Amino acid sequence: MGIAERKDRQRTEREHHITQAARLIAEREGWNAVTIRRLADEIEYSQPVIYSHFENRDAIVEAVAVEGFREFTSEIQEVARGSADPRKALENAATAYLAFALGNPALYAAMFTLPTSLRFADPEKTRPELRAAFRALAAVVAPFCADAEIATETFWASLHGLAELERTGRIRPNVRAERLALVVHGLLRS
Amino acid sequence: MGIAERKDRQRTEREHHITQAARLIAEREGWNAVTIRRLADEIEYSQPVIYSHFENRDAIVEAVAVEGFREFTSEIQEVARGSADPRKALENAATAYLAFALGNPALYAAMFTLPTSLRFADPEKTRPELRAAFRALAAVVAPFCADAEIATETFWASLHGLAELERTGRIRPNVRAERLALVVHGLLRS
DNA sequence: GTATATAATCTAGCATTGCTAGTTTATCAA
DNA sequence: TTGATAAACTAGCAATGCTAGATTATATAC
Repeated sequence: MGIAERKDRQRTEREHHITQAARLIAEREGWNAVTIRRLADEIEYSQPVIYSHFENRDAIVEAVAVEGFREFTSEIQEVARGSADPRKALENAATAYLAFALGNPALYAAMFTLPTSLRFADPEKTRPELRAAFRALAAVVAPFCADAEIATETFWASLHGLAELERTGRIRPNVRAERLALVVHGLLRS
Repeated sequence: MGIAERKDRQRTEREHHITQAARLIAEREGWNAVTIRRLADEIEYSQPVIYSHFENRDAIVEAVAVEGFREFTSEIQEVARGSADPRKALENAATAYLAFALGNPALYAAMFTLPTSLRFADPEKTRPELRAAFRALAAVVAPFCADAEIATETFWASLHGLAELERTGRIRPNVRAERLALVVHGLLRS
């Protein structure tokens, strides 16, 4: 009897449906437009059904964020693999980071700026998707630095800052490449 | 007849009272606790009075942010003035930046992470307080770089990223100085 | 001093939000 | 077919940003 299995499958699909709707609406109209009522409408169920999948609204943002970390990781890995040498890998990863952040602003917001309970620093409680993302960045940074962890944290922070300040219109969009060059160059000499 | 002057003065005081209450509550309980009703209670007036001072809630956040930029500017200027040489000035400014951001998280959030209409990149519409803050940072960066504007944007972004990632528990707090050293060192060699 | 116009303020309420208690409907095993 | 369990829904609460309309205080004209 595959009844239980079918139910499980349908539940999983519905959960996916919720996060996809959330992500789509967020990317099109901003996270403020992602209300529980709106999501319920979208999946054609009543509001309490949403709460049978997620404890609260933040948990939905968090689910989208985790998906974002997965996609981010494979993009960085792919870019690194396709680069001729470690130096190019670092440059391309930096460029790809900004493209990812500014190309999927709502997804990136879920990952980094919206309040969630996602953490990195604690090795115990950090979700594997987040650790994998960190490792993907560390892989391109490591060849150039003695202490790869500190350098990766710094590299990540610089890219995050560039993405945030550019997204909010605080630095000029047309010299992005020059700023990236500065960050990459600075890291090379350490 | 100083009646109009007295009224003006009282209005200004009340406006200041509102922003101070907002800042205090935000710093103690987070920006979510800063509601219009709460502020009205605090200043002992009814809610619509708040709206006679600020168009909406965001405008209150913005007013706090502008105050933050003023304080930020003078802190950076002071640190720079008190440094023995340009190199030290750069290092101390970087350290002071993080201290400011993490020492006044709600203020910093108003300045950088909460949604406001404050912009930098547009030279026309940028408020003077924001330009002054940028200039204060540019002053410590300029001695080391050909293109000071790009270098300042990059420096600022790196510091902002470090502050944000540390604030949200995504990088380790106990190696802050090492990361700062990397950022400063990287900038020196450009 | 009193009446009147204006400015200042308040009361009351709307619409939207996240979330939930309590009820109804569908599903499955006996 | 029946009874128990699971699934879903209706309805509503409390909090929020914000505002229309009534009310009170204030200043000017007589």
